[in-house]
Amino acid sequence: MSKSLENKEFGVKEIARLANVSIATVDRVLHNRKGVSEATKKRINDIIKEFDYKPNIIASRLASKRTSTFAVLIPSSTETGFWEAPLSGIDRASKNLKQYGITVRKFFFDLNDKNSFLKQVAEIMQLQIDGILVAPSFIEEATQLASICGERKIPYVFINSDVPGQNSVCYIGPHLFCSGYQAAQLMDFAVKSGKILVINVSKELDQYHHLLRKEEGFRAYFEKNNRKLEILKIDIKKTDASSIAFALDEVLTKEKGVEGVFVTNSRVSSVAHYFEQKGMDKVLIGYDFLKENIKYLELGLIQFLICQKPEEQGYRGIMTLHRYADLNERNIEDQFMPIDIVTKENYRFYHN
Amino acid sequence: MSKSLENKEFGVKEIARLANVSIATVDRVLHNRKGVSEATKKRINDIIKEFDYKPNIIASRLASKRTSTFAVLIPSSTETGFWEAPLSGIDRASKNLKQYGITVRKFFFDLNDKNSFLKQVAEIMQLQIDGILVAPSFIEEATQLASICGERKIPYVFINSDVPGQNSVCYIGPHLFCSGYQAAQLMDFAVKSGKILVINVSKELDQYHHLLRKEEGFRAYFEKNNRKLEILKIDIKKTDASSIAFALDEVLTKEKGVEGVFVTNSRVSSVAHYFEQKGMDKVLIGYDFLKENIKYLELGLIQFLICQKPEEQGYRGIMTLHRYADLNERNIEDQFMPIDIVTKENYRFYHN
DNA sequence: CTGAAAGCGCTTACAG
DNA sequence: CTGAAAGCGCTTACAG
Repeated sequence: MSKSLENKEFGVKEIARLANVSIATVDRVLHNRKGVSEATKKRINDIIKEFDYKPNIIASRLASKRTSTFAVLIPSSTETGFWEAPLSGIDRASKNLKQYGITVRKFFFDLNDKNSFLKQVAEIMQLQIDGILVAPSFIEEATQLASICGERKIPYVFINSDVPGQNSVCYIGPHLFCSGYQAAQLMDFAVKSGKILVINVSKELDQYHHLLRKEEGFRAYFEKNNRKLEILKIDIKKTDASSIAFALDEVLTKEKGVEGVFVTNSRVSSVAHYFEQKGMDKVLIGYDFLKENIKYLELGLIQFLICQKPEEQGYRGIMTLHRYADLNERNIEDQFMPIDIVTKENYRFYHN
Repeated sequence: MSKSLENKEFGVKEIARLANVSIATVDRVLHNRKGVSEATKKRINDIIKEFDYKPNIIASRLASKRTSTFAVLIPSSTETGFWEAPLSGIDRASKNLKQYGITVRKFFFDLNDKNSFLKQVAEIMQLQIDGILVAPSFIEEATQLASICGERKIPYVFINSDVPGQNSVCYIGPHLFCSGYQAAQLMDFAVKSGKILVINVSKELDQYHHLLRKEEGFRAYFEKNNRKLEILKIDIKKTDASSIAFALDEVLTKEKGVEGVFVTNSRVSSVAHYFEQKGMDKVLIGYDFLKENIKYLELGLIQFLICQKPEEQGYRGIMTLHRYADLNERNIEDQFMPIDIVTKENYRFYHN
């Protein structure tokens, strides 16, 4: 370690000296506060520009003791455990930002209960909040949240799935269509003949559901590449093992020659479990780096898992609010996560 | 934004008051400086423990104006452009750390000239340096560097390839064996019959070369899984297009039925170029997210690229030196990069 | 072995 | 519209 000697920083004091004003006036100009004559304002701004002055964030933070509070609204951890990863990314970010006086308050809703979402929104609105990170699982309710935020000028970031047409700071999550497209390519490599089965497992499967966008991408690949495979599909609106087994029994008895199965979300382990029970051997592709899924990957019952950095989604979500609310950045772009391909051979090195 | 009111920070001033000493003495204890009686030292430490005092890093940085300087020693950018990514990660880290007074000095050596490595080491040793980030491309020369650092107590981190048995802070880079193993699994999916050809392209191919560890992993997969495919191999010790074409002409004339080709480094684009010229259609797997490689991925001449976050390697390298030298962390573990699988369908979303 | 005082580069009342 | 002064929580000479 050594001391920084020479470049004795060019700061407010120096600007004040050059402009023949006090540092308080310099501070006013720096923060666009009123009460400064146009003349001195210009003089100061010219000096700032000439010397390319950059404020010392450390000193500024120390002096101001400014703090922000962000709210997080995501599903409570379900049996699949998917939401634990974003949550841990959120915690990592808030740990990093704590030293700058930034607080993160977490709120959870029930994925099976749209009302719980609204209830939590009401809770959040009681507080003094500088930004919201939200998983807009229910389109309509999320739209309501967006409009409240619009009125109150509270910035909000969407993670994991998007609600286009809203005025969010940005979206952070997978490009659903493309991730389905990627799944199809892998399927194409691994299956040389036979039929393909697409399975959507979700209690909330309306026509706008984001799982369907993955299915569209999946189908698009085969069309684009002129592959004439037959693609079947089923929607399973219950998530328990026996409902899934029942649905699979039905389709696999009726349809012979299914060689590849694509499950559009993390429920792929339930399907793997079924195949294990029945001693079936098919190419199985699904989503998410979850304990159960990795187990079946390891066993060779799942060939590929597509993962989209859920931890990082949470981390980036908070950091993005910080950039917007504290660092005053604007025009922040949507952040699409990579489409990671996880296999039996590389999962041990995967960074969630 | 709001002000943090209540918890008026518990700091050195408060500790000093409770211990009946001056804050200067508290500071001495905090930094393990000598010149404090055992009695007062204990008194102060007890208070620190009791109140779980955490120093305010911001204030500390502002007051001390402490700085560190790290040196980076990596190959200069070659025609493949591989080293641009680690370099940009290094720049990103040094930009982040600049506000804390940390300086990064960059030194480059020629991958075809071991002496240039040693020359740069000599340059670095002229300076006051608090740590070195080095790509140990030449085992023997890197070992020399390690022993010099040992004498001078300068910490060093290896990136991209490792020199085991040295006393480095840690290694940051791919697990070479496992990445070859992964390549083999993909090859196994994509090639159903025929022979496989492994190609090492490098001017420096001694028996310890790190490319060979990838080849070992590749072969291990087929053995472990009892695949009886025939695996051929060639080493090409010149990197120009015509040398590569000549070597490929030779092997592909002699050996018929080669269906899959595995190139153990980023030179895969040269092989793709050859196939393009000859109108050949094979499964081709290689390494690294480089412009030329992506071009052939896009064209369908390369099926899979394995990538190992070169940008992140550089970023983590600097951050790790910072953690060790400035934040006094110890027992820092090796950091293996994920084994990312990049395809025509997901490369647009890849985060290098 | 210990302490008083100045200072890091900003921000914030307060006074005029 | 503007400035003097105190203060953020530490570190650093310097003096004893």
